[in-house]
Amino acid sequence: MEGTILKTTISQVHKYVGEKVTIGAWLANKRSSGKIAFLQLRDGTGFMQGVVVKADVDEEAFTLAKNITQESSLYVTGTIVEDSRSPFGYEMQVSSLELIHEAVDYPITPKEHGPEFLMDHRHLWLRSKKQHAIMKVRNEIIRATYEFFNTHGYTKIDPPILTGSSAEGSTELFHTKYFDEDAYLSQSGQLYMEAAAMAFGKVFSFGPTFRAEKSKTRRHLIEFWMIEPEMAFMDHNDSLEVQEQYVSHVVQSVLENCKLELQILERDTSKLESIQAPFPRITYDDAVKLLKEKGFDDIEWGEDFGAPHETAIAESYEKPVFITHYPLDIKAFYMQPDPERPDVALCADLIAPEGYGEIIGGSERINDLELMEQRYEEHGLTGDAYQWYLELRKYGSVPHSGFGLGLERTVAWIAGVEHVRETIPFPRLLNRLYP
RNA sequence: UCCAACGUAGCUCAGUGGUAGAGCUAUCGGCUGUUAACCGAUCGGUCGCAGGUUCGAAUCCUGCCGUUGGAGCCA
Repeated sequence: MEGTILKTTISQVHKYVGEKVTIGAWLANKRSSGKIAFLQLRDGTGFMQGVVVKADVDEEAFTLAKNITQESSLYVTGTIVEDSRSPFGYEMQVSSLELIHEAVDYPITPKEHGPEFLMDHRHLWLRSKKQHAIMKVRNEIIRATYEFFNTHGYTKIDPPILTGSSAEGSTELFHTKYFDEDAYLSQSGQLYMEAAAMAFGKVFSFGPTFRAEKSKTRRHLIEFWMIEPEMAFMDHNDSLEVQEQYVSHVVQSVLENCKLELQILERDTSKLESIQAPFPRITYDDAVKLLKEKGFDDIEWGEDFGAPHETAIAESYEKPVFITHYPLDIKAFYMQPDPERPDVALCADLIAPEGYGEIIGGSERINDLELMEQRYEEHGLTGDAYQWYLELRKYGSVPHSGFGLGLERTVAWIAGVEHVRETIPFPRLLNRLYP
């Protein structure tokens, strides 16, 4: 076939079997012998092997193929062939090579590395096959999130990131200056989303969240991304149904659209296939009993669960499990007390299976102005910074509920990754602000 | 902030009182189907820092710094 050679990407090569194409790529790795060289190519859309046979190319090209260094960039031209020996299914019989830029001493070699070294080279680590797969799963979760809420009548609303003061009072906030005033980075958009729900009915947000806690565990980031839906005219049980349908949709979308990525990540997909609504529910009361049966003697009614408790509860189920009706005293001021049990809140945490911990926290919100004012004071929240929030209960207050899903924990669970630092492109951790 | 483990070559590690080691990377050579390719050779060191014990310290002791995991907090 004569004429201009088509420039394409690895993700598209299945359309060009038997044809000669050019791909711009980086050299991920290379194996060579005297008369044949195997180039492991990546172009951002995927990974593919290029085969350079000495007898089929000119001497200069073969010398280049033998000497090219890891992560050098190049244009490779050749014929696409199907090959069952490749996990990808296709490879390129290379006819010519053009070096764009030679990489010298690429630090991340095809060998094991420690977490500190890899995190120091995060800007390069993102190129590796596993990290690439994780980011593709993250992207699919975000895509499926927009798809779910857009097809269920929700409007995306963006709450502010710079705020005047804390929403919940408990967690440590990042302080900054706002000209002459004090300001804080948002640790939750919830209060603003409640205002938005009163304007649009059903809303969701997706944005970054900041917690200045000195946490250093595999489940914590200083900066992370949350999805926060808020729904007018929905009670606690309505909200749980939204949550289990949403999470099921996300998991099934990843299974459908990220097959190769899950294979690269060696994820046991049988454990994901069963993630379909409805999810099991257990009350806080019963969870305490369950823990005592399991031999935990360090928990009493009224205390919050720690990570080991949550893991132990989750181990009793195949699917994510809702823990509902926590004691009012250990929950945020805006949560609606259960009318039948005023000492517990109409709230739930969703605990992911396989020890990944809490991925959702949600509740029905107080809609009565007097009760809200009372709870506001009981939590020692004074001043008029949130008068606007109380005003939502003054003008056509309605029952409403909402929840927040932590994106990185969800990615970690679905992708089967041990640590949340690998589920965000550039993690902000205790003692790590670079790269 | 607290608890625990660890800091030795560019990377991953072995060496627990007597001459500083291996694999990988890189470089050179060999090999026509490799899959973290393989085979041979070469290059590569302030044993985290400071002090102490000892004839002698990577190794034992003290302090500091750093890393990792966990607790608390939460998504």
